[in-house]
Amino acid sequence: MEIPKNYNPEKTEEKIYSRWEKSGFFNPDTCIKKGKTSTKSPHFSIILPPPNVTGVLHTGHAMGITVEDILIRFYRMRGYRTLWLPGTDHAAIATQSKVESIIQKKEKKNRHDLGREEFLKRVNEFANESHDTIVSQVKKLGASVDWSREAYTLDKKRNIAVNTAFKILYDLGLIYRKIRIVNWDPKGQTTVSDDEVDYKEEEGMLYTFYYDKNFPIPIATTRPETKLGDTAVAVNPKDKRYEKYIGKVFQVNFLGEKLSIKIVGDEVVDKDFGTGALGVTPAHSHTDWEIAERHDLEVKQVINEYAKIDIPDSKLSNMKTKDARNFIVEKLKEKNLLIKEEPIKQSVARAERTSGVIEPLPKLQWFVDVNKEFPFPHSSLSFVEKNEKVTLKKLMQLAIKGKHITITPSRFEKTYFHWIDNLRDWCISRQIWFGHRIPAWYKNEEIFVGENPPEKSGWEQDPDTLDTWFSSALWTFSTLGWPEKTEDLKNYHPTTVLNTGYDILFFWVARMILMTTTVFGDVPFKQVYIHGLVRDEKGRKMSKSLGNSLDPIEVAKQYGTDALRMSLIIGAAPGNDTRMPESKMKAQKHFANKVWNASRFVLSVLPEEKEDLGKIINSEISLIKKDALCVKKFESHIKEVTKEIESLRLYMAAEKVYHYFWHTFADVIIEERKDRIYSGDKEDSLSAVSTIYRLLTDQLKIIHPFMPFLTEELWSLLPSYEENLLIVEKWPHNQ
RNA sequence: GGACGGUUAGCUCAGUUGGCUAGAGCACCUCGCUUACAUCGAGGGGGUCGUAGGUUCGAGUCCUACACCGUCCACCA
Repeated sequence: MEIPKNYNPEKTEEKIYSRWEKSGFFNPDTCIKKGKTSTKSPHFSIILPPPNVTGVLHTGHAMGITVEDILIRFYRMRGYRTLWLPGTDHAAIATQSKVESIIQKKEKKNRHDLGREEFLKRVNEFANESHDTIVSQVKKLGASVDWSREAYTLDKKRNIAVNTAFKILYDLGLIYRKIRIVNWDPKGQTTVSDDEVDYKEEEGMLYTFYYDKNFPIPIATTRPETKLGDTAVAVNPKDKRYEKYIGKVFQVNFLGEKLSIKIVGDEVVDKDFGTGALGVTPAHSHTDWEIAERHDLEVKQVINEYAKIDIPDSKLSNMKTKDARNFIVEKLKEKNLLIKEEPIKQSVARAERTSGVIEPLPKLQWFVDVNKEFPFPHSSLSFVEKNEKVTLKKLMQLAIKGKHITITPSRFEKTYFHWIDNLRDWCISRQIWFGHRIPAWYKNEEIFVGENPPEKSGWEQDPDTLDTWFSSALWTFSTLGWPEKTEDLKNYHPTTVLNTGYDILFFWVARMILMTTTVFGDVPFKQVYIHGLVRDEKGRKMSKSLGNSLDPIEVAKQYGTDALRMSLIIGAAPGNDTRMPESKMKAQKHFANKVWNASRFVLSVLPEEKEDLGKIINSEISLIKKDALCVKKFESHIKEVTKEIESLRLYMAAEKVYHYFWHTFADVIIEERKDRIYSGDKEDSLSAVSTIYRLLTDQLKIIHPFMPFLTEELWSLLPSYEENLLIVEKWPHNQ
């Protein structure tokens, strides 16, 4: 048999993947049917974090997929009932704004020009294309996901799940509709949640001024234009300078606009910042909104959804905020009301998807109440009893505190708790079209929540859609068929491991815990494995704008998928960022070739004589002492690797597997036996060959999760091969 | 302002509960195309483990402070 001198991933990978697909072993049902596992075996399940249908996969996805595939293949070989369920995420705002900008560029039209129906058609076309690309990329990476169970966050079944979950939360009183201050993105023309806002330090100007000559307290602000909406001035109650004014109301004339300003005392005001007096603009600042709630102040909106001044009968009306600011500053100067102008660093809030500057506005929206106490509706959760009073925040805390879910590495637990402590109600309604339409109907003053309106006519559905994370939060159980009571839910939920980058710990992990415990009555997963971000050679975050992003598919083509996978894993401790220099991928490509050639050598020294060959294949040769010892030492290597994977130290396992194969097996064990193999002493020779054959085959098994293509291909070259795929071989020395 | 992470060979990083004469890959130097592999083999140089203290028989590993780099959260109007 002629085996080429070098390993050729390009010729191998596609062939091997379709062999796996045909075998059906990605699907646990097939594994059960074919006796590779049984209904009594413990389950091991992972839900693939669904990639956004906004384009293509990046290295971060490749990292996640590699981690998950290693675990899945490992546990599958160990005889677990193993399910890895794939899917994609509609990613509401991200996808819609992407398609909007494409259409804008190509056709100079916006979504309103097209209309809701036509626009959604376009977005769906784009999403479909993107989906197909993603699927082929996931396959290229070698992911052994069960395609027969594939899901989409915006498909019919998931829509039912979303509507059901919404109703459950609404009935529990955890979802409410109210006018509250929200993060408004004037560019995307929608609200966004607190977590979708990015803050960036920018140079600003702090202006100190008086509203008018008769007002006793100077105030400081970076946004003079919002001061048109002031209804109070807040001072620290302990501030001797202003004590005497607290409770008084002043009628002021602020550059021609009439304001009624009440002086209130509030602890949040810092005596030492600015003048120690804060002009309260309830409608256009989160902090001020909260002050207003505490003191029952009037809310006066002066900026509209287009970030323009909106005051009836005012000369400022329809002015952009920036222009209004300049205008006001000029006027203050003219009237001698401006005391000071000083440059200051301030953090500017921008929407993460559109980078529009966030304008806080009061709006009628849907929210999830994270602090409201409610009787817990399930009896299935080990750490909360049925009807026990809890809050969503508390549920999220208890799950981690009680170790019902563990996070690896554990230091992220602190970050998680800190986030919960600062969590405010979650605004879930979006004014975009692409997404799950809110299952709420209105008629006059009435609200009805449900998938369909009550029979009587005249009900109008809410035009808004839900935050994309609402549907993602249901992902572990919606993918398994909920709200139907399916076998899959019984068999594979809670999922075993959730793998993700730390950048979406809050967006996703926390909300899954919130949603799954409350709506489904279970934890979504047992363990969270947090991987680091992949950076470029210089340690920079990979991004499109920097042009330094690495296309994992290109890398896979150049070095082979197996080499890419090894490069992603080695040196990447959980939660730590990792770099991907060329040299690393090259080294792993060489390793693949090393495995290839060592295997080639072992195969070349196998005896031609059938009986001897049979004995070697079945490990029936009695080994001489030296060889037996060698095998024994090797077994402890297997144990080590097994333990590392079980403990989620994949980087360690990968390194050990690499090092042992090359520097112990190839450099020492094989080399030491060459003379014996060619010596002519048959017994000695057979013992030597049998040893290296055994070590090779077992090593193909333990390397398989890391380098599945290479090892599966080599496996098929073994004399014992009779269509018995490596993917379902028994893990060696499995306890 | 709060929290977290990093600081170990030229580069990228390991070093799990303190015992290591401090490791790997790449790079570098010398030799070798030996019938698995030159995508290789044999050998070699190179580190006071960020700084300053402390605990200990013993510290890269634990404690305290500081410095620099990075990240997250909050936010001052």
